[in-house]
Amino acid sequence: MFAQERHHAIKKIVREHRRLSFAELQDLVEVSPATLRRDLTELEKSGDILRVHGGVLDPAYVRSEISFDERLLRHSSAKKAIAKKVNSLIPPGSSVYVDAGSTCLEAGRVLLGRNDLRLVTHSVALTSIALHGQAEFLCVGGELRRLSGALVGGAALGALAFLHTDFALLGASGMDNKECSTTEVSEAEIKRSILERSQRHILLADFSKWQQPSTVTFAKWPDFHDWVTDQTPPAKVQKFMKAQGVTIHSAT
Amino acid sequence: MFAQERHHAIKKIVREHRRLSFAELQDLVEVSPATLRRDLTELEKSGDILRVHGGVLDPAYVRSEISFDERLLRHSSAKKAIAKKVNSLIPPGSSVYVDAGSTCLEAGRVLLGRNDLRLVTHSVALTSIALHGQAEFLCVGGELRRLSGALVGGAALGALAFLHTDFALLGASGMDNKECSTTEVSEAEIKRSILERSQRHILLADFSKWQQPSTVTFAKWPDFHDWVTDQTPPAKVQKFMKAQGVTIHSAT
DNA sequence: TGATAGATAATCATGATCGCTCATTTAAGG
DNA sequence: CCTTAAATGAGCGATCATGATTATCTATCA
Repeated sequence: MFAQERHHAIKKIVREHRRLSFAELQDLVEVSPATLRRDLTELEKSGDILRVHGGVLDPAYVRSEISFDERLLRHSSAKKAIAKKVNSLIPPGSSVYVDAGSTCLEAGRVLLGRNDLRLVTHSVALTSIALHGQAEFLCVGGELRRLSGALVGGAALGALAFLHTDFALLGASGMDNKECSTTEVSEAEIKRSILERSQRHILLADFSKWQQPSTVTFAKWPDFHDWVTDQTPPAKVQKFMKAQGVTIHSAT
Repeated sequence: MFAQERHHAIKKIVREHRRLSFAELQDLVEVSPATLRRDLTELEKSGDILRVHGGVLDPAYVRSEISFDERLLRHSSAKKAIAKKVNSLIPPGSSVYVDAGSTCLEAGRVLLGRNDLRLVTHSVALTSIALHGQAEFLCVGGELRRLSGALVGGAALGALAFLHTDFALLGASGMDNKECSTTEVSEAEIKRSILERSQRHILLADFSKWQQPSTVTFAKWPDFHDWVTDQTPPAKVQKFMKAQGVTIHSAT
């Protein structure tokens, strides 16, 4: 049996069994443990299977079980730094739209502690946290998109049409030297609508997303006034942003 | 069972039970106490569960419910029974409006497990839980009222104006032989609007609220088609409800 | 406040699993 | 027939997961 055949066979077996111990898998694929391990590391790298200590899981199955990742509530240091920086950019008395997504959530968390702001969001996670915050708070309704924990769709867009804020804090799943992008059409629609209905547009994104464009474009660079990032970008990028009219704020 | 599977299972169990003693959890996850504790410390670190001396809590609940231990735990068995009864009244394919409040939250929690329903609410707590549910889900936006964890105000009423559901599940803080009442004007406005925009009106309230009228009236008895309660009311009350056209469903 | 039972954390031993390295086999091409 | 490169299998030390044991801590009640 050739390597490719084996890979195929393993994928199929894992899909069918949903979970197998290493020994079980070895019984089905007659090959030495060493080779099987090698195969598994490859298949894991390509995302076809999910390895755990002692066995293998079907990733599709695991994902369906955890629709929305509560790791969203985890705060990385980069996100915390960005959040702190953003906070210093928002003057008292402002109204601020906070996008869904983990980076914006962290920023929202900080802003919620102030009592001189008015926040608006369509993020379920932020609304949850807002119960214990100080700021005035408005949640835009919509259909629940479980994958991102956001309220989206026509209802959300309709509600946005009546709103207006001083600041918009937007996240992005990827950026390159052309534009900012996200994973989903409905998310992109909301982002565009937010941009239309706010004065100053601030992008919140750690630098690791640079040159990692995502599926759907929601804005060109000149659409933004500011970009808050975790680390200072290279001189080349800085120059580019200056030309586009974007002010860079590095959080470090 | 692999470690990750266990983590997964534990998360799910905690979400479903909201609170468990260590022993209860150990019965459900068959593993030595030492390993279970290790799992719990990990899950706590990632924010998936909340540990307390002697047991485990669902953090989503603690965050969302106001005065968690007091209100939620006191009548929890009554609320669970009511929720179960309500579930049996809702046929597949229905759209259901779920009011804010702890009794309705419990009912919403049960309904969320079904994949043949469309739910609508203005409750932050329910929306939070909905991230892990099955049903289609729409959240009505509005200003956050922290005391009750509800989204209220003009924005909410405006959004409601475009909606229509088959069922309305409403809670009440108090009832007497005249009417049903709640604590706050903005809540009452929403409730009235929900009544206008749904077909069949079901009141969810344990019997302890009988003869305990609250501040703001939001409905007279004939406005309701059904009343789901935890214990069978006295014959006198039953007769009264029959005269008003309200069907009583006792959960016991 | 202090005692006590139960709960928790820390430590250790054990067995299983993992990834690395190296020798061997296999296949392809000159 | 030989060379070379890729794939494979075996061995080995390192790592990880687990359960038992012990010590520490915490809530509760007197």
